[in-house]
Amino acid sequence: MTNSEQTLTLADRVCQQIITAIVKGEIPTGSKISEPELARTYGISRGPLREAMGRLESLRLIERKPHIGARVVELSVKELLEIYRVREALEGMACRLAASSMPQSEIDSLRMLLDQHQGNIEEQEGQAYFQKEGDLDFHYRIVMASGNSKLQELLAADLYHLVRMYRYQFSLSSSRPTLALREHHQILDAIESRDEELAELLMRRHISASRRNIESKLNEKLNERGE
Amino acid sequence: MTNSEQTLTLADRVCQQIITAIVKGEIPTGSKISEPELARTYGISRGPLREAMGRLESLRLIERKPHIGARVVELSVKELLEIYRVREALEGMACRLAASSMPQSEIDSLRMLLDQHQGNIEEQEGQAYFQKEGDLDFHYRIVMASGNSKLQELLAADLYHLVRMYRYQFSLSSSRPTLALREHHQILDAIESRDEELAELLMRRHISASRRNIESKLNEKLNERGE
DNA sequence: TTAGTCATAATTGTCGACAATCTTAGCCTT
DNA sequence: AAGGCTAAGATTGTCGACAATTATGACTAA
Repeated sequence: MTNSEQTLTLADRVCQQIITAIVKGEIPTGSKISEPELARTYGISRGPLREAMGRLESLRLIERKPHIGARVVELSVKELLEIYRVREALEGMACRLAASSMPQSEIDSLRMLLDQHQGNIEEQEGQAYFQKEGDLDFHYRIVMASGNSKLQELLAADLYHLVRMYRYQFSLSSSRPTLALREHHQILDAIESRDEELAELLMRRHISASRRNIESKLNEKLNERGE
Repeated sequence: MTNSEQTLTLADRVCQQIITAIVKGEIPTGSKISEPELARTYGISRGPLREAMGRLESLRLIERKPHIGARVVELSVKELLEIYRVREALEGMACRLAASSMPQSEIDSLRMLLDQHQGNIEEQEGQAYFQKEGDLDFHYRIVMASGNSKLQELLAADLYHLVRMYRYQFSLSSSRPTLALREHHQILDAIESRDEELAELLMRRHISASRRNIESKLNEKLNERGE
């Protein structure tokens, strides 16, 4: 059995590359995607490229219409707020489950991560770092600790890329990193004390606060944009 | 502009056919899928078939490994319970949003659907009918009434087929149709009175009760199965 | 007999070409 | 001049064949 699990296919690699390009905006939102052109760009044929595009479609990064073509999705405040509603529901549940089953060793490890975030914030320049990757790291770890593979798929595999895309292109960085970090500690406290009810409540409040923060910050400066 | 929106592609049609075959168990769980064979079966070439299989993978109906092949997913009580946790979270949120924005006309229409279900239950043979499609109908309408397109995608497009698959193959029919219908009415009452908090709470209790019901009914008779 | 190796066969991944559909530009009609 | 029709061009959907990888089974050696 020489299944080294390392045999990546062409479509796999190119799919990751295109995801990165779309998330970072190198392929602009709303732009049409030409299959022959993209295939040339990445040096592959249209076969694996179309397979990669199929995955991008299921990730909601592009939209395809039969016989017409594919376009990169347009971002809108409306959709971003919808995503936060979904996160509130799913990550709230993930947090509840984590409170019931997260091993103490994982809790300790996550506490160390938060302390590290604290250091980054005090170094001031960490403000950008915090929300760009650190915040997602915390939420990611909670989702993984839920032990529910469906939650993990929906959040970490499906929604994750869209969330990153909004962070990049809307330049979302928490205007309240210190407060957010304190909330992270409170959430972890609730998990450590195995209080499922409180853990879910605090996570939902935390995400809901982010949503309202985004809403008030972006609505006026972007409401003339798409929808 | 002659875009009649009717131009279905081969992959689209075949994908739907395969979904039905898998959901109903005509292609048994765990069985290996041969691309040339399936292509012959549906009279198409491997190109569109592979595109269809890509979508089946994103729906979690099959699992593919590079250079090895695709298998229909195995069903397990564990995964079914995980799905119900996700439904509790997402449909709870959908119900909250529906309470805030569902138009009265839709509420009235949904009330009529419940009355119709009542009739089906009283005809006794409706017991199977109720849980097979009727119950899903109610939940589907709530999700649609949430007005949140992400919730609609995740629940109605992604999870829907898996839920149907479990219903078919585990012969899931509510052992408590009358009670479930009463709960549906209570949920709709909460929506009609615009009580978001209560609407979410009742929906979560409703789904949680179903989950525990399934857990106690299936755990003993299937726990020697896959995990 | 059993474990290991090698060659063969089958399956999946990839490619290039053809067919069907959509887009466009130009022409004609009114 | 404006609108619609027509034909050319481009793009997407589909197909069959080839290449790469994996699974199968026979053969050898201990």
